[in-house]
Amino acid sequence: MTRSTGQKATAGKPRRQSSMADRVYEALKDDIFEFRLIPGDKFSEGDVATRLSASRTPVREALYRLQREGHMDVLFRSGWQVKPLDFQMVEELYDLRITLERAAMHKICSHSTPPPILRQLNAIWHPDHPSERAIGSTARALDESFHCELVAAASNREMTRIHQEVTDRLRIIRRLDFTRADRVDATYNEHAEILDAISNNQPGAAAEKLTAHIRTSQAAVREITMEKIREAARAHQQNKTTS
Amino acid sequence: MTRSTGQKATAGKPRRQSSMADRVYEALKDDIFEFRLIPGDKFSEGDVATRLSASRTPVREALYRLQREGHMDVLFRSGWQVKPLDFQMVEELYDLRITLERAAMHKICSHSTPPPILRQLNAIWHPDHPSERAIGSTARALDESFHCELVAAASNREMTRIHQEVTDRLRIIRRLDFTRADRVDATYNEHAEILDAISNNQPGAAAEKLTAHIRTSQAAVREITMEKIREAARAHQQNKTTS
DNA sequence: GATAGGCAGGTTGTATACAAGTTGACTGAC
DNA sequence: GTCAGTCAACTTGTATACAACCTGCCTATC
Repeated sequence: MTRSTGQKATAGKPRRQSSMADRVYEALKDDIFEFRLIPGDKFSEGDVATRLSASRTPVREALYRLQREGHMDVLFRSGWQVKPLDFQMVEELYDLRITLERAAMHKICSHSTPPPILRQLNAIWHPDHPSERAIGSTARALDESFHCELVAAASNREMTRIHQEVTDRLRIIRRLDFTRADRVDATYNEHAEILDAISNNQPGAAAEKLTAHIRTSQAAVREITMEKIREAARAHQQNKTTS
Repeated sequence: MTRSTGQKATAGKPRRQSSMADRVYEALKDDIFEFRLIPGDKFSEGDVATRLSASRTPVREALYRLQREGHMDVLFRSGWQVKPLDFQMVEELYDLRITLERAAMHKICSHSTPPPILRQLNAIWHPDHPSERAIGSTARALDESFHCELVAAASNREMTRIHQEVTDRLRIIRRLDFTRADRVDATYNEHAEILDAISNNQPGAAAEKLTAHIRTSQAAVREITMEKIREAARAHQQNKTTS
């Protein structure tokens, strides 16, 4: 049976073997998300190729992919640059995210049967005891998963894909939202309320609660970001002068 | 003055000179949109390179770009394939389009001052005499422009970009919507009503009219598509056997 | 001292060579 | 006639060489 090696890349790791281009892509994306490459940094394809022991071809492929996803800028014959943080763009991405997730609420409630994922989400965000609540990076991952799963439950793959893209681009910002305990608590309460509204088939209420939830998170993150960026830039600068 | 060669690519043609990769990209996209390459067609990078007198490198770049945009599939070490028309996907894209354009209606009406583009759109879709109405491919282009301009008027670049991407992917389908005069007439009336609702600051009404308008167009196109595809496949097959 | 011009180094864009893997047809045995 | 195995041609993935062009420094001139 000569079945193809499988297109789907959802669960497990069905990748035939991560190609060089994929590895470079993941490495650069990590560098950006972990602030090892900070917005505004410039480098050439050759630099990356040397650093990651690859040739320029897969590096170029990875960089163009990152460019399409909004993480990099290409300066014509003058190297590449990590896209400077554009706060206007972040606001717009949040708006887009709200639009998509609101639409998902209405779609979910318009289905005849509630999606099975609701049970799992309720188990996570309606814990029997507060002690079961997650914290730190786990909470962040769970939060991201909550919103993505909700959109996915609306059963529109294109909408899910775009929402995933927005999520990826906002991750670098949203990761700052779970550094304070009160924010984690608020997230649990708000997620629970949203799930309740869906269970009661109140798409309007769910959409409103969701919007307020995202706006709150957005505001909380907004103020932390600037400070973090300044801090990273400072450490980065110091690193440069000492090396 | 050593100013950079300019990043913005809005007006005129500021492109330094279309690169080979761009040329290949445009050529392939045209081939797909004009049904010279029909869904399901397979070919290799080398084929394209020879046909367009380029090397494989820019061809690969163009193909990966088309893949990312949903027009092509890459078969692992087995060539490339024009993405088969996925009707489920088309439905989902229409839903996504409606979601984005509805959100744009509300955003536009929430602005304190109406966007200037409204005057131009009114001039086009509220002609003083029916004789000023466009027909055929001009009507199609105007229709596409109408919807894109409305979304752009909401002043969210990310939303505009995604909507543009959806528009690009649906174009191959939507172009079939202006082959009948009654459809053109309906489009004029419906666009006019939508503009009226916006002018009267009734975002809800505008959104409802817009949704109905798109759904009508969607239904009209749906039935034509199948026949067109069959026809193209027939001509294509005949072409193959005679050559 | 300031400015214009040229030159060297570096960068991306493109072409081509090579490696690894898939496909499909052909051949042989049963 | 059918099926399994082998092999050759073809395909993508990667590395590298070359070309066109941009940038910034350095020099010479005013």
